[in-house]
Parts: sequence; C-alpha cells; structure tokens
Amino acid sequence: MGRGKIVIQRIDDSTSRQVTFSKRRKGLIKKAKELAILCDAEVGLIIFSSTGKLYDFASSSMKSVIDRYNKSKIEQQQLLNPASEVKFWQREAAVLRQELHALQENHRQMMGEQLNGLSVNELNSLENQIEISLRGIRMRKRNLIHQENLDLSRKVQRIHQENVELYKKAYMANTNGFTHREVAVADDESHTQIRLQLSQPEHSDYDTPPRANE
Amino acid sequence: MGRGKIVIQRIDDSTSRQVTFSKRRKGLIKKAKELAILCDAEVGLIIFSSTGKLYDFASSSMKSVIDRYNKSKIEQQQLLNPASEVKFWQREAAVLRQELHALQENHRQMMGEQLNGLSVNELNSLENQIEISLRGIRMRKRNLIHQENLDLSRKVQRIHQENVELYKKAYMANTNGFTHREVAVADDESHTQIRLQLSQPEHSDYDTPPRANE
DNA sequence: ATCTATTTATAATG
DNA sequence: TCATTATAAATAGAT
Repeated sequence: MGRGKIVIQRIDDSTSRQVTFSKRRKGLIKKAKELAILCDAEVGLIIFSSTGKLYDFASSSMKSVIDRYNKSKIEQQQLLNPASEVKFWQREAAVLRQELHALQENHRQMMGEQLNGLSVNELNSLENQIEISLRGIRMRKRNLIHQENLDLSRKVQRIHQENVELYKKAYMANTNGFTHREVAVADDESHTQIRLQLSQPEHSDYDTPPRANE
Repeated sequence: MGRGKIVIQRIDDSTSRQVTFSKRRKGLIKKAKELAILCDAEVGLIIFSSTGKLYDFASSSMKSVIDRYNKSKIEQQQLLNPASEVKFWQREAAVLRQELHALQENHRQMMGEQLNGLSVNELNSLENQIEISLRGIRMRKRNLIHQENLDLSRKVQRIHQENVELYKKAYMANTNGFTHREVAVADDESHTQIRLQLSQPEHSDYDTPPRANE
C-alpha cells in the first residue's frame, strides 16, 4: 500500500526507518482502537522504538490488560498437556520450598538453634531480648491466672450466697408447713445455675449468710 | 476498505462482530509483526475477544515487553510533574508502611508484648519454647567464652614460653659475647608452637626449659 | 471460507 | 516533520 511494494525486513536507512516507524505506529494504534470499539474487545498494545521510546495503547487500562493476561496465561497452563502442567506446579513448588526454607532458617534462629554466626555481644543482646520476652509472657500468665482465680472465687461466693438463701427459704418454708420438694420446684430456673457447695457445714447457719468479698 | 464505508462503533450483530473480529485481529497482528521487523521495534499486543478468549503477539516475549513497560512507566513517573511524582511515592510509602506494620506486629508478638489472644496453655507453651531458646543462647555463649579463654591462655603460655627461651638464649649469648639482638634473629619459628603452661613461676629456670605437655 | 469492490494505509516524493 | 499521491493492502459485504 504505497507507491511501491516493499519486503518485510529491517529498513537499513535510519531516517526512513524512523519515518516508517512513525507512520505505521500511528496506523497500528488506530487499528487497535478500531478493533476494540468495533468488536467490543479489550486490547493492549505496547511499542518500544529502536531508540527505546515507549508508545502504548490500551482500550481499558494497561494494568487491567496485563493482569487479565497473566490470569489467562495461568489458566491456559492449567489446561495444557499434563507435562506442562507438571512443570508449572514444579516451578510453583520450588518457589514455595524456597520461601519455606527461609522461614525455617529464621525460625530456628529465633528458637536458639542456629547461633554460630553470632558474637558474644550479639548473643548477649539476643539473650536480653528473649528474657524480656519471657518476662512479658510470665507476667501475662500471672495476670491471666490471677484473673481466673478472682472470677472463680467470685463465682464460689455467689453460689455459696445463693445456697445460703435457699437454705433460709427452705427453713422458712418448713416452719410454714411446706416440704423441701415444693420449695425446690418453686425456685424456677435455679437448676440452670452452677452450685459450688463443697464443704458447706452441715449444721445450720441459715440466718447468718456470709458476704461475698469484692 | 471494503465494499462500503463503516462507522467505528460497536457492531451490534453478534455474527458480523465475530467475523470482523477475526479479520481485523489477523490484520492487526500482521501489522504489529511488520512494525517490529521493519523498524526494529519491540512490540507486545494483547487482545481479549468479547467472549474472553486471549490472542497475543510479542516480537520478543510478552514477559520481556511487560517488564520493560513497567520499568519505563516508573521512569516516566519519576520525570513527570512533581504532583504525580509525589502521588507515586505516596503510594509506594503506603505499601511499605503496610508491610512494616505487619512485621512490627509479628515482632512484638515474638518479643512477648502482644499476648492478649493467647490462653494460659498457649502461654505456657510459648514460655517453654523461649526457655529452650534461652538455654541454647546461654550454652552457646558459655562455649564461646570458654573457647576464648582457652585461646587467650594458650597465647599467654606461648608468649611466656618465648620469653623463657629468649632469656635462656640471651644468657648463653652473653656468655659467648653475642648481643640480644642477634640471638632474637636466630630464634626462627619457635613462636609457631603452642605451649600450655598456665602457672609458670616468674623466678629463673633458664637452664631447665619446661616441655610442652602434648 | 472465498471473492471482490472499495476503502484505507502507506511508500515514495517534494 | 508535513503534504501529496500513486499504489499496495486490508477488509465490508456478498456468496
């Protein structure tokens, strides 16, 4: 399409090469645009001139096109022949193995098993760091245990108090002619509560219930 | 360039759209190839049909083109107006800040400062692990210090032994009329031997040089 | 898919 | 780089 037919091979003359590059680049980008619009396609076009200058076109955005391209390529590889699929996963496994190895190395160092490269000073610093770590853990543990103890003793107190009240009610009920059984039935939903009543003295202190300490 | 002129807008009829897509895609890829060859350019072309099928062409390899594109874009952004450059580095900083934050979280947990989610059992286990770590570090430190002590005492022994030999030679030399200096030069290579000889008495035993115990 | 009239791209030139 | 123009190439519409 020009005054004369040309063969498709590198244009030796640098000036005409530049000129042809300008014209054809313009044409190519125009046609890429047209294809995208006419046929509702997503098109990305990247061109580097021989002097390294970048020209590009993307019907959406280049990032979108490249991301979609990468996804598509991975899917293609998954659907390819088994040999290629095997190679793909082998590469994936190699990458993962490398990452795992690095993490394991790091972990071993953190666990005090890979300390050959460290000087006495570095070891001292590591030791100090870890002692601080240990103090933090122990403090947290103490706090947690203390809190649990507090919770438990409050529970014990509460339940003990409930029992005292129940005994009191039962005692009053008896004086009014009711049975223990009827008292228990009247106390609706009390069965959902936990009764800790381990060494409740057998002899009566129904009228002087102990206070919970809070 | 056909029997009739067309306007560039989405072809509604799905069949003609498909047909036109085939024809123009072929043409576009052909022209992309020609541009690459004629003008010595690096060209990458990615096309997704409206049905999602991928077609592509790259004069070198798509990876190479995309990598070069990304590099080029970053350089462009660096040379752009300051506002864009600021935005670019803001984005970069945001990414780095996120990574840093994740690492700091992790580090704080390792250092025993972020232990709220852990149960007493988990804390016990962590405590044990870290005690093992600490034992490893302390053992390594002891070994290192012990080794340094050994090296040092060997050095002391060697130097002391050298002194003993020198005194001896000096004594003999003096009886023969030579100077200390000449004797020192004659004492070749004796310093390469290791002498373990911890509590060598200071007073003279020049005539009965101690043997290295091996 | 193939054909072909016609449009479009572009090589050569100024 | 820009404009012109003759011609090659691409392709729209038909089969």
